[in-house]
Amino acid sequence: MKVKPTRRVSVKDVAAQSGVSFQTTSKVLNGGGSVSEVTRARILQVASDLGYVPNLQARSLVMQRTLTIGLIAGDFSDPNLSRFISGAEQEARRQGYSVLITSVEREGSGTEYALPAMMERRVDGILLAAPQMEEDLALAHVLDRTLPVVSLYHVPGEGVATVSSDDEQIGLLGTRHLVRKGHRAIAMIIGPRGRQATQRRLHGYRRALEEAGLAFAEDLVEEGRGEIAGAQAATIRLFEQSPGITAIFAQSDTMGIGVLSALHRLGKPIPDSCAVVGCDDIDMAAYTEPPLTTFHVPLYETGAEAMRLVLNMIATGSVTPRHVLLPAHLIARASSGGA
Amino acid sequence: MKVKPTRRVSVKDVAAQSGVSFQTTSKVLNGGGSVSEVTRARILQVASDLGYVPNLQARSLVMQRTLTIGLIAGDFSDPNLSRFISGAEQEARRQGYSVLITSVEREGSGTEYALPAMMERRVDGILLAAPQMEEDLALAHVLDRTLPVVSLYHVPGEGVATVSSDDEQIGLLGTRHLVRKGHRAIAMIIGPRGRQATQRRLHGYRRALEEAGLAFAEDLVEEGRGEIAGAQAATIRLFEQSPGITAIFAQSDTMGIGVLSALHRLGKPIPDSCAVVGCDDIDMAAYTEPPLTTFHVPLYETGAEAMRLVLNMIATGSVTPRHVLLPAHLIARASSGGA
DNA sequence: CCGGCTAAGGCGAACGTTCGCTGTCCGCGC
DNA sequence: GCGCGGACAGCGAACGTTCGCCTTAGCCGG
Repeated sequence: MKVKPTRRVSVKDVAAQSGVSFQTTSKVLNGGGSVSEVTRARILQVASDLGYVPNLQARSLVMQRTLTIGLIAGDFSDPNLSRFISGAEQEARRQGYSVLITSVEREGSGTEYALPAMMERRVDGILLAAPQMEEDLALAHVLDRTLPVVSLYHVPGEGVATVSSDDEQIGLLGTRHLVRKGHRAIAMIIGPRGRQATQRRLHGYRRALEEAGLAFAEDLVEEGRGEIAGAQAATIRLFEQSPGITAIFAQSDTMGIGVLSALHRLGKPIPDSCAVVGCDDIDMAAYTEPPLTTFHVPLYETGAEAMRLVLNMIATGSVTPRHVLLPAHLIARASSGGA
Repeated sequence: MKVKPTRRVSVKDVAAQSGVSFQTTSKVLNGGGSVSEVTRARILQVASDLGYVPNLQARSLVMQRTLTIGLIAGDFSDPNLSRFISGAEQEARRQGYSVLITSVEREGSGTEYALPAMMERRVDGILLAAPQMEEDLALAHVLDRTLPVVSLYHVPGEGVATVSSDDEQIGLLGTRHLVRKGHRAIAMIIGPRGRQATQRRLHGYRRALEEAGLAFAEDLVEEGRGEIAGAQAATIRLFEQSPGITAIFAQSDTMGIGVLSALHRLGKPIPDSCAVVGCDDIDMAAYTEPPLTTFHVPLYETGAEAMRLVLNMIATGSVTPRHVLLPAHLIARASSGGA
């Protein structure tokens, strides 16, 4: 319950106190121009005494850049996303940028709300981490704006740069790992079918099967909806359809945990009766019962790289979209019989 | 690789096209003033044709508010934090505000970097979600600034509003639950000792012990450092010191999972040989082996409430710090013998 | 026919910066 | 002793808004 703000101190206040024009003060505060050592010192002193804090809003107005990157996410409560954010924010900070976040709730609300919000605030670039916008065609107009955009996910029209992990390789290597362990009936639990990542991993899985001379069967693919419960149900369905399954490759650790839980319920020993492979390398994967074989997906690095990319586009003014693929590597644990 | 931005369209451009002064255009775009229906329509038409997007930077300058809330977090990769962020962001968006994020890496870097960054950008208020700032005294100067601040954690000096869950109650109810199950040697695995939340939960634990006529013993309290591995090690230590333990209350689900994993390793059946209670209600808790008894902590609601509080402080100009406690409730599962 | 009211819109100033140009003074070389 | 260049500082304009006040015209009543 205290008195109202005694209005913020501006460069003019500092100038008045130091007996110079406010423009000279500005020069000093930015290091530019030629100002005598003594007045420079005096001004700096006064600025610090008065607790001067520059107003980035005003500066942005004249400089025509906000030193801010917008981050549009699907759902902030996704723990995988949070590793991405962490990397992106840190890289931004390192380069003197701030991050403005917004999430898109419903399908399509991105172009209705998130995008305008970012444009009004004149962000210098955008990071897109909203899978539900993969098919959002209206999004294509962002690309017209000549605003640097980097996405984690596929975006319609070849105008947006992307950074992601090598999903096909994940599908390939994970399946190969299971083949090498002697499995011949390998199922896959997938995320939402519409997603590119899902399809690419599925493609890697099929390639590995072919390599090994194994037939691909639709029966061996079930949707786990990216959730524990979904994967649990999917596992049950799998065994109903094909009791002979001896290995399950889940497209995420979250779903992998659902698989483990279903197998416990079915009384199938892991990995002897059924091996399990997950993906993402969440912290918990090393501590499940048994520890879950998974892929380390460099989510933190993906965030940092995406931010680096967008900042680089801003710095160079280039709008040529690049597509970066970050490698993932297998971490073999007990759930698939170890290394 | 396309041509450079054809400079953004401003209210003046719209005005020129419509043959009115830019101030009139401004009136129309804000709904204010008295403008004839026909010119209003014409202006709106031109604005939409030209793809006019208002510049919030400029508006902020004159309005003296940015419609932005700063969120200072400890570590974005913390999954619990992400639920908080999700709630906060959504509430902000609902009220027309945006969220600007930054994290504090090292102890103390908050006042060095995060705070100035927020002040330069003239956020209207701040949400503090950085436990490592609990003892940051320099932080107290924020409170002088008459900037509305709401924190998730304790902040030195009684100037900052807080929103948190009722930690003492959690400690109390969780321990009571175990007492009621017949346990008399109940250990607790705690987070960092310096934290208020840790101490409050510990206090609740002690109260419940007293109630039950059980002695409190330092031996029964071990630090788990908030990590799975840390809790695992802490569990081992506990049994070395006091082999008679029959129940462990971990201050977080993450640590609870470490406890489960250690008990498996020690060959102790859960809950028959040792019961386990966690806290937070992370998704995975329902799917551990056995399912983990835990407290549902309303993290999403906490974020929303904190945001509501700070926005309310902004709206009313009040700086009286309130302290909101959100209730948590027990979810009894197999790890403690169920309900 | 005139005074005054209202509706419609213009105008200037302000918000807090940056930037480039103009002035002033001083010292120095020829 | 004169002019020239460099160091220092001031000044005006611009960035894109909002806001309050002023001007103009048209209308109505007396």
